[in-house]
Amino acid sequence: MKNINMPKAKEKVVIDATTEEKIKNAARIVFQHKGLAAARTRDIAEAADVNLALLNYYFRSKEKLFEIIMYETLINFSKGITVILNDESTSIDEKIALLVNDYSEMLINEPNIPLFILSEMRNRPEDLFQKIPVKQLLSESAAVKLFFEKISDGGINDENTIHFLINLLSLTIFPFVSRPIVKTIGNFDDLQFNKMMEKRKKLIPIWIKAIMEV
Amino acid sequence: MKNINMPKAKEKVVIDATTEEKIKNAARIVFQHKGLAAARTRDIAEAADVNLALLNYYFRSKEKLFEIIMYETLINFSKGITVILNDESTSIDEKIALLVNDYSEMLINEPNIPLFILSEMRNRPEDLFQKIPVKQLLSESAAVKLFFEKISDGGINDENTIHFLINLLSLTIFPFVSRPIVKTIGNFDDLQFNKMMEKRKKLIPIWIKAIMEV
DNA sequence: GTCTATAGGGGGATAGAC
DNA sequence: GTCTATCCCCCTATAGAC
Repeated sequence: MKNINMPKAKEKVVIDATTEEKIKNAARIVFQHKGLAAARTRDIAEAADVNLALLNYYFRSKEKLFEIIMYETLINFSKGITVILNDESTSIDEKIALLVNDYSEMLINEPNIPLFILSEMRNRPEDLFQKIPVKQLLSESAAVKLFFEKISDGGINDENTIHFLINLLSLTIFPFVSRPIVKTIGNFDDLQFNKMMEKRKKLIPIWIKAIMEV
Repeated sequence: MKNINMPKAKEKVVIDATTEEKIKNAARIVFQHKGLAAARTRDIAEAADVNLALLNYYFRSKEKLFEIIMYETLINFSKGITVILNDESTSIDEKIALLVNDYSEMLINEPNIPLFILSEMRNRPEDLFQKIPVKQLLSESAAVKLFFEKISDGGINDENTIHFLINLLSLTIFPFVSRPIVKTIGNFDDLQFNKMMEKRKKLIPIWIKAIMEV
């Protein structure tokens, strides 16, 4: 038994991705880039360097695979919020700065995510919100409630709070949604674009404060 | 000849849309709602109440029809800018207020347009910018140049000008792009959402001013 | 688990009658 | 110009060998 101490299949899995993971990673990229309708299972199989039939072996159908990717994307996108807002040791201003900072960081690395979520949501918002209840996630946490009450007396139901939220998300996310336009008008390459977004990390909290003091 | 004074075909055309126009109107709605990939020619034919074969008779292919719709959408979306900026009788602040006002108005009526443009642009920005040179359109006009130079010394190439532009577009357009989320979180129906957007018409110019004075 | 081969169906496009 | 019927390709999904 010469091979008894050789790495076994299970151990190799830890280093190289499993087939299932390779498919999911490829699917994430292709779906986020092209959207559900334009993405072909052949694209995903090719990107994953895996036989086409294996997609159905592991995930049964293109739609099922898509739902898993979308679910994970939404969870991943929203989990950062509660962590920051639940931290009792930071002030409101610090929380805002942290939110802008973390989301900018994420978006610089994965700029396609917002447009992916928003464009798939336009057709079936109910579906998506059933799978991940953003609203409950936001309003059920005591710390989150407290945060919004400090923004404005009426909490999350107050109109000012909604404007605050919209403005924060707009200034942080929209540049990435409109990235091709910004890059064209400003004549930026990726590096220059990202540098601008780095600068906005610090500017947006200041702007938000200025807006709130109007 | 009893019918000699009856409306002729040509005259009827003025009242009811021609077949070609019916197809284009239907295509505009379907494409803007679903995007190119998810839209089926059968959907468009049905929405236009027209035989499927007529799409190819008038427009040769789905792609050609799409390009016409996209082209018109982009032209329509950008033509408002130059008109406002070229008006020499208005101040900078007035121009900003007019821009926000006009775009909000348009978006309240047709909220799907930005997401339509942006989601189709993510795959082929070069294509689209070839067909309608947004950048030239913006920088060739003397009045437009003057506008951006008044925003900041360096004109449209100055970093502050870019931030100004991004912020203006973000605050005005992003709420419509994220409409399903805003409606869900705020528990708004269409009417309530539109009322919020009406209020933002007046608020955004004030906010923009506050931002620029930071 | 992974492959090849192919079934099955949907959707864009066209031929040809009217 | 408008219709019906149909073609044909592409893409998802599966059967079945290994």
